[in-house]
Amino acid sequence: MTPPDQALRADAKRNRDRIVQVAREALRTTGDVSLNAIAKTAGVGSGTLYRHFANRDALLIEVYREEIRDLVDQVAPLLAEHPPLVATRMWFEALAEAMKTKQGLGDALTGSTKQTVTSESYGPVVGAIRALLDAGEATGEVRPGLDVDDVLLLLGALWRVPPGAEGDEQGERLMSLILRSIAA
Amino acid sequence: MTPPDQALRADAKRNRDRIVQVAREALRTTGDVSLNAIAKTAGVGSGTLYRHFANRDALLIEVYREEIRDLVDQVAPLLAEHPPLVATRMWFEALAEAMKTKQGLGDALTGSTKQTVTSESYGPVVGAIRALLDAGEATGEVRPGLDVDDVLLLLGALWRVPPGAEGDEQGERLMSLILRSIAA
DNA sequence: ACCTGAACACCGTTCAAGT
DNA sequence: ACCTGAACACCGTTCAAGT
Repeated sequence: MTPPDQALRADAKRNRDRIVQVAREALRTTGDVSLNAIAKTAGVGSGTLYRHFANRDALLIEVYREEIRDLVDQVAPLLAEHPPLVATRMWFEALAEAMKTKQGLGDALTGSTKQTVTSESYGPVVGAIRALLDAGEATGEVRPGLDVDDVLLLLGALWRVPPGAEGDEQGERLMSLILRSIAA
Repeated sequence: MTPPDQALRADAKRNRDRIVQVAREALRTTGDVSLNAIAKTAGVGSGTLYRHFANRDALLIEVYREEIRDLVDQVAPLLAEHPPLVATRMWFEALAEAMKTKQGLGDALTGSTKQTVTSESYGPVVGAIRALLDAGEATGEVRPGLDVDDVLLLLGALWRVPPGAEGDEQGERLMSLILRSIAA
């Protein structure tokens, strides 16, 4: 696993960037792209891909790093402009929407690979949820003592709704159920 | 896809049973067993496995058919002996426990392969949940108008808790959250 | 220091050939 | 009617050989 920027030889950095770019492009349409295929499209040897990314999840995280950061950065402005529970609902919706398009990231976040992911994406997302819950606790809208991992696990239901016309309604119903469960 | 019992040639039935038995055995310890490996251990050609089971999910369903039936059959006695919400909690716990050991079945139940599964396992499980919710509705303990698929999707959180010592506590916390969300 | 790409040990799936 | 098992088109991953 090479770091994103620091101290990479020029060709190494170029390869790394190409891999991420190709992967991002490929993942936009479907989740099942082989790492070999990504390497080939990026014009690098498969070993090069593995030199930069220890496994599929590591590549996923890198591909979506900025999107996750943008999402997490939304928490503060949302909390500034809305009551905690409203901000929470809005952010949860944004998270669910993001996870539905970003193939495999949701599982990487909730899944057993949590360790690898920790500092990169899991951490920030957990931090975002924590901030929302704390704000709700402070105003008494959210029941105190909630575990962030519990909430994250529940939220998984949101990005597992089958896609389609009825999916939106189911998403809204689930959101209500989840909010009810965490409300004071 | 051959049916389980009817009108199978003797050797065909023998092969089918062997495959299911070997698969059940293998799945007891781990979820990642290849279909080829199952066929080999069962002493049949890989084509034979595919003749009997169109895909992995079909085999999974068959392997766990009886366990699912037993689970579903528990609903009536539970409802007879406990208040609806208590019965619901107990059955949800049993379901979660079953899904944690029965590798891959949970995803097959909630996942996108829902169609294939419908009549076999998804149907009965949904029926069981429906019965529990209806009983709770009748006594006013459960809020009316709940969607079974919504509840099933929420329950998914229960069998996604990472295994380990803290897993039990997280399971209990999640159960409370879910019950709170469906209570009147 | 980094890259290449053949090679390894697998997958799931198919299908000609057999009985 | 059913079975076999080689064969196909892939996987993820490794590692000698190169620059």
